[in-house]
Amino acid sequence: MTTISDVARAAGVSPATVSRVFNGGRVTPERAERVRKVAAELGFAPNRVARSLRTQRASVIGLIIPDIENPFFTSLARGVEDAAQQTNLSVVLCNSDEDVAKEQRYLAIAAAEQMAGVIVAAASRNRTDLSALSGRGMPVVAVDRRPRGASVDAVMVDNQHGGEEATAHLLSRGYRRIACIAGPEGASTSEERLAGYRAVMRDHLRETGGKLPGEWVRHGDFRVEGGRAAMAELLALPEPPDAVFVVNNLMTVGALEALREADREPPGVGVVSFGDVPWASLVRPSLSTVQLPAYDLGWTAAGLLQDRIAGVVKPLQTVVLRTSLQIRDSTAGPLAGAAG
Amino acid sequence: MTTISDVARAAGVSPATVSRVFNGGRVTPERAERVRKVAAELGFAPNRVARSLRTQRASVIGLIIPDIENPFFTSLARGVEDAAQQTNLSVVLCNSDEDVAKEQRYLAIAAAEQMAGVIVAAASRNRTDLSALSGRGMPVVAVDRRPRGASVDAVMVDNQHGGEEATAHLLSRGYRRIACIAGPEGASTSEERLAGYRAVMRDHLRETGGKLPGEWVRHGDFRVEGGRAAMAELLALPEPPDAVFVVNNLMTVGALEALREADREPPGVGVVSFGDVPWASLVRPSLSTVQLPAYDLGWTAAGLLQDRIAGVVKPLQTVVLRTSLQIRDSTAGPLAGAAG
DNA sequence: GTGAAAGCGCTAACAC
DNA sequence: GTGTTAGCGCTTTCAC
Repeated sequence: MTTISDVARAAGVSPATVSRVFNGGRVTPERAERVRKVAAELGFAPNRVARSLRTQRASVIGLIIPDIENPFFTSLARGVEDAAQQTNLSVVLCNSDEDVAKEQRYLAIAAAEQMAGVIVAAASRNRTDLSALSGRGMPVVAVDRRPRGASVDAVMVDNQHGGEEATAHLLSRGYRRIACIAGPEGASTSEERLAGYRAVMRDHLRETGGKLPGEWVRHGDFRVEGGRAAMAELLALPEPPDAVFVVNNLMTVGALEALREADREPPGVGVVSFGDVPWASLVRPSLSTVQLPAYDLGWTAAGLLQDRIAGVVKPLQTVVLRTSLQIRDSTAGPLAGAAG
Repeated sequence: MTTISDVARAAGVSPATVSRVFNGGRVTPERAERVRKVAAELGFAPNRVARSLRTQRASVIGLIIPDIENPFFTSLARGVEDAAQQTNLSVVLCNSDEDVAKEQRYLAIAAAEQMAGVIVAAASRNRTDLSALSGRGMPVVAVDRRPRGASVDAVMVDNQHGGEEATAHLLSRGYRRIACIAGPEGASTSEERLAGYRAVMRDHLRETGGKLPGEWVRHGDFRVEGGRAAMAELLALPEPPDAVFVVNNLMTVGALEALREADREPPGVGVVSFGDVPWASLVRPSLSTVQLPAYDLGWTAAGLLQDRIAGVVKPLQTVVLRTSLQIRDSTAGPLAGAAG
């Protein structure tokens, strides 16, 4: 490995000068030129580890997401990456697997590696602990999910609004027995979406004098299997629902599979997914969804983080991005599809 | 930040002892205990940057993939991650975006960060240059795609075999005008799959005295759009094909969309995809695919890399994993689906 | 504008 | 077993 002093010796200057050449210090043009030439010949690349140790900061940011196989998070990751690229930060992607312990390990690594900052989509609203990082003064931005009580910047989506919109849409299309497949208890995104559903359903049921049956709300694990199981349970009820609002994309896939197996396909049973299913274009009937701005979420979070890294002083802020309802065939109405 | 000497002072021992406690050196149990207790109280975490600088090696491996939004690569990444976890290596995921320049930047970062090793699914067979890394003695494993001339370990799939199997299957089901949507020229995976297709088609056509028409082979960009465009071109031919073998999953999605738009759905036009489409279960008709062992590919590559990192001396090796043909409805035969 | 020198936090010889 | 010491490659005062 060629070091800075190898280059210095070969160019007949001091290490300090070489360092200045590579970091924008004042050096006479011809010397700078000579140094650059020699460095190129020797194949010199500054050792970032040494630099980080010396400067006490790195040019790497960590991105911790709960599920790398979920297209929502990969799209978010792209947003982060593209934004980071602009300021020559590189992104280290860590997959916490919805596991708080694993997440904690990655947070510890981020601290130990002296990363410039961290963007985290928390595995749990209650149990994710960001204090170790923010306590050390490391910039942290929460994205998609904000752990309770964490004093960090955040970029969120308007989950409750999305949940309300989805539910109201199902009602407007004539569905009445509308169930909800929610995520794990404690996941803030799921809770908020569920709250939106509950709010609209209660309003509706109050008018008709009814009450929201507890069994209409099921909790899954955000994965395909959880969605399938929840849907199967719903279909097994004495009076199964005629529509379902599923709070994430993967569980929607599972729910659709369960519906297909039971031969009760949309729009006979209405389905709205919170978050787009990948390659939704291939799904038949096409799926009504609450669109999430995944890429923008990542992009915005990275911007916020970069400001903090650059030392911009401003109060903690939470940016909320809007969802939008995409109406397709899976909510055409209870009578549009089925014979009965 | 608490350093090793802070802990040493507080525990009344030398920094070396603290280091030994955290790295498995010989220390009397009671002292070790005291050090650990003090360290916990002070919230001490060893600074990995300093350690890396000192030991000249990191506990981080780089994984460079061409498309983070492709489920094949995320699944591969999971394999790498799970394997790495076993030896306490953390994985840094970098997305080269099928862009050789971007990839080169990440390779440079891997070198500058002194990563323990790198696993790379190369963006290009010809232009990806691994010599900078392997030249510095950094362990490198190529996965899925091996750059020409690189002296590195590799884990590959038997692409040619898969291409042959897919094509032979289409023939056996009665399809005759079988086209192929290949990837970018220069992508080794695509070339090998295409070679498999060509070999089987030539054998078949020789028997019937025919020749493989050049326009039956189209090149796409491995993305959805490329697949759609290629399929549209094929359908516009005077005598369009009655089946198509698509060399990657995303282009298959595009091809299916084009077929649907033209109202010529499988199995009337037979479709085999190389690589599973995510949530294939939702696609109707269900899709025949050449199954890729994505996760195993990652897992195996990580194993190979760890051996090299650990300094195991052995000749360069290439591990080839087998594909398997999954027959579903999209290749039921030219007469099974359509009226004509 | 340039060089000498100190030191970031850690580990690995080496002496005891 | 334990402490002392040197130094990984770099940046950054501080003199000049």
